[in-house]
This record gives sequence, C-alpha cells and structure tokens, in this order.
Amino acid sequence: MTAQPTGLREQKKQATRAALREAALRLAMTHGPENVRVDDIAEAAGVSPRTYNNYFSSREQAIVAAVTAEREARVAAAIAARPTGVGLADAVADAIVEQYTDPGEHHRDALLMITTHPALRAAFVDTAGTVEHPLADAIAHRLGDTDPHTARVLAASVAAAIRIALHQWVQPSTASPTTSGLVVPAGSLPDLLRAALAPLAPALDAAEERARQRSPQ
Amino acid sequence: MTAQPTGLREQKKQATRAALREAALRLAMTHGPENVRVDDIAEAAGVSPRTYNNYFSSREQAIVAAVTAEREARVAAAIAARPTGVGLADAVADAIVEQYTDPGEHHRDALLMITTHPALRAAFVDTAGTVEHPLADAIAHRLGDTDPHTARVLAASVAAAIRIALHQWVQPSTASPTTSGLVVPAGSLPDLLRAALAPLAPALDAAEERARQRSPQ
DNA sequence: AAAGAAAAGTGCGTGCACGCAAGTTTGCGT
DNA sequence: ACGCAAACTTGCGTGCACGCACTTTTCTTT
Repeated sequence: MTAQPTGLREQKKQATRAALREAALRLAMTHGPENVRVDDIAEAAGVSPRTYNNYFSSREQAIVAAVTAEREARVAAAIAARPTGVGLADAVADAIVEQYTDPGEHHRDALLMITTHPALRAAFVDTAGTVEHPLADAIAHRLGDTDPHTARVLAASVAAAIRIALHQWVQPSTASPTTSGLVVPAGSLPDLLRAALAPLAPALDAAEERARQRSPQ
Repeated sequence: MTAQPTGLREQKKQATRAALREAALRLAMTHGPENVRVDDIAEAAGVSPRTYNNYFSSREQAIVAAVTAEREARVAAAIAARPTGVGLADAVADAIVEQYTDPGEHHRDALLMITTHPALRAAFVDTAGTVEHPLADAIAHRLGDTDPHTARVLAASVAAAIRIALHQWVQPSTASPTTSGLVVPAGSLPDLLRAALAPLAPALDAAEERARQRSPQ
C-alpha cells in the first residue's frame, strides 16, 4: 500500500532530508538552538539554504525531526501489525505507546534540550499532527475501508490526544492541585498517552462495532 | 467565570483588535489578499506595523478573524446554555452547529474570497483550533469539573472534528466516488459538522456517564 | 541511445515575524 | 491629586519563509 516510487530519486531525497535534520540536531546540540541559522544547517548538509526550506518550513521543525523521524509511518505499521482479534481502541493505544516509549534512547540529551527551549517544545508537540494521515489510513483499513470519514475524525482525535499527552510531558510540571485534589504530576509518557487516549476508546470501539454490523463476518 | 478586567485598557485593546481585522478584511476584499501588506493594514487601522504583530501572528489570521471573530466564546456559552437534561454529545453538536451555521450571512462574499485563496483557506480551517480551550472549560464544567484531563482530550477531539468539517467544506469538492459508492459531495456545513462530530458521540456520552457514576446526583 | 518530460536543487528578491529596548498610556494606592 | 508600576505601543534590526524563474538531475518513451 501507499506505493513507493522506489527510484534513485526518492533515495536521494530521503538522504538529503536525513542529512538536514541530523545537521540541524548536531549544530543545535553543540552551539545551542538560538545560535544556529538555517544557512549553517544547509551548509553542514551540503545543500543551498533554499533547498533547506523545501524540506522544512521552520528551523525548529528540522531540529525536532531528528528525534521524531519516521515515527508516523511506524505507528501506522504497528497498528496494521496488531492481530484483528484485539479491539481497535487497544490496538491503537498499544501501537502508539509502543512507538512513543523507546525512541528517546539515543536522543536523551536532545530531548532535554528540546524541553528546555520553548520554541523547540512547541515544534515537538506539533509533531503529533504528523501521524494524522497515516493513522487515518490504518484505522480506515481496520474498519474495512467503508466510510473513510469516520476514520479520519478518529485519527485526528487520536492525534489531538497524543498532542495533549506530549504537551503535559514536556511541561515544566506546574503541579497545581485542583479542587478535586487529584493531580497527575506529569508522569511517564506511556502513562500520559494511555490516560489521554482512554476517553477516546468508546468512540473507537463504537466505530468498530458499526463497521462489524455493516459487513458482517 | 473567566473574570474580565473590564477596564478602559481592555476596551481599547478590543477596539484595536476589531479595527485591525476589519481593516484587513476590507483591504483584502478591495485589492485582493495578495496585494495587501501588513503595513497597509496597520496604517488603515491607525497603529504601527509592529503593533499589528502583537495582535495577529500572520497576515491571513487577521483577514480570517474578521469572519470568525468571537465564535469560540459563543460556542462555549452555547454549550453552557443547553439544559442539563440533554446528553453531552447532543449539547456539544447542537451548540457548535448553531454557532457555525449563521455567521456567513454578512460575510458571504468574504467567505468566497477565503475559499478561493489557499493561504486563506488554511488559516480559516486553523481557526477550529481556537475553540479548544473554551470548549474544554465548558465540557469540564458539564462533567462536574472532575478530571479536567478527559474534558481537554474531548475538547481537542471536537476541535479536530470541526477542523475536518471545515476542511471538507472549503474544499473545491473533489467528489471522488470511493469503492463503497457512498459519497458525501461536500454538503452544507451543518451536515458536515454533524457527520464529523457523530463518531465522537460515544466518547462524549461515555465520559458523561462516568462523571454521573462518580458523583451521583 | 537520444530526446523530451518531470522533478529536484538553486539564486534572488520581497515581505514578514519577532526579540529587544526604548517611549507612552492606564490603573491603583496613598 | 500625585506618582509609581504595570501594561500597551513603537522603531529597529535580524533572520526567515516562500514565490518565481532558471539550471541540473533523474525517469520515461521511442
């Protein structure tokens, strides 16, 4: 699915993209994000500044992309990989948690830099929106490819939930005890993700149920 | 709620904001959006270009704001106004449809301009995100103000659904018949909104049910 | 293999977003 | 009424995003 033009052209494009985001991260780590201009990144990656802008529409995006690279596609693949027996809500939650838990390994210090710089934080949180389209495809396929509209709404909602979880995660923990007394002190990302996705479970399962009724067996 | 600093200061601020967005719309309508610079808008509104940027962070935002002004607050108020008897999902859907149906009246030609210019279209669709915070407050209040996290996720999901509906609405109608044969040919905005919100109804109602169980009566 | 189409890279120019450090207005306490 | 502190406005400078036209590279067709 989603046919790949697997040519030399696409290869080079991905190579350029990777070179750009890695150069961006490396320079940001060494000199600090404020002291890196796009010209520097472009030069380090061996392309013109204009080409840089053909790949990333903001400086922060390039830096953050080095940490979140390809995550979107992996999420979609992970959902597709879940056995059809498990419910849609669980399949989505498990796949997302799986893909969002690990990746900080090699980039632990990079994540620290991101969380300490507001502009990078915003860009990082915004990466949640990137999963929307792959996610919509994955959900639609799982719902039997009838009514892609529902899948799209659900995917957008899931993306929004992810965004909220990321937002809470990178927040400098303003653990303000509300009147209810119940405070979630910015826990681990997996917990935040599951907590954010939980309210959507009824919608996901209901959609699955409707799809099942429509095409029985 | 949401105390207003009701001073002369706030008054002037709102006046400036209104002057800016109306100037932006007027100039865009007469000269075309491409031929309007922020300096022109600022001059027409009687402020400096720098002040303009204190109110709007993009040129398109100012133009679009003239059409979508205050809609967010009105949505929140409309939800609060629904009787507590009606279910949360219906309350939200009704309030949103109510606030998104009418407003094009005085701005019919403005909307035509927006839909015909890609940059304005994007800005217009992005206004959906603005309702998120007021919406979260309204939903949280309706859920009894316990666990604001759920309300936030639901609000973000609703905002995402609105965004999708707006996107479909302003789309130049690529009515591609899918394999299922069932095609929604970019209908009226109320219909699109209800269709986009429908998949979220189970989640909204489930949250309401949980809130009811938690604090019975 | 050669030519033509398609797509990616590049240089340039323009308008813009935004940090910063003033200057100006509003609000509040006494 | 006075004056101080906070909020809003403004000018300036810097780096940036992006449209456009053009060159270079890759893919396709014959």
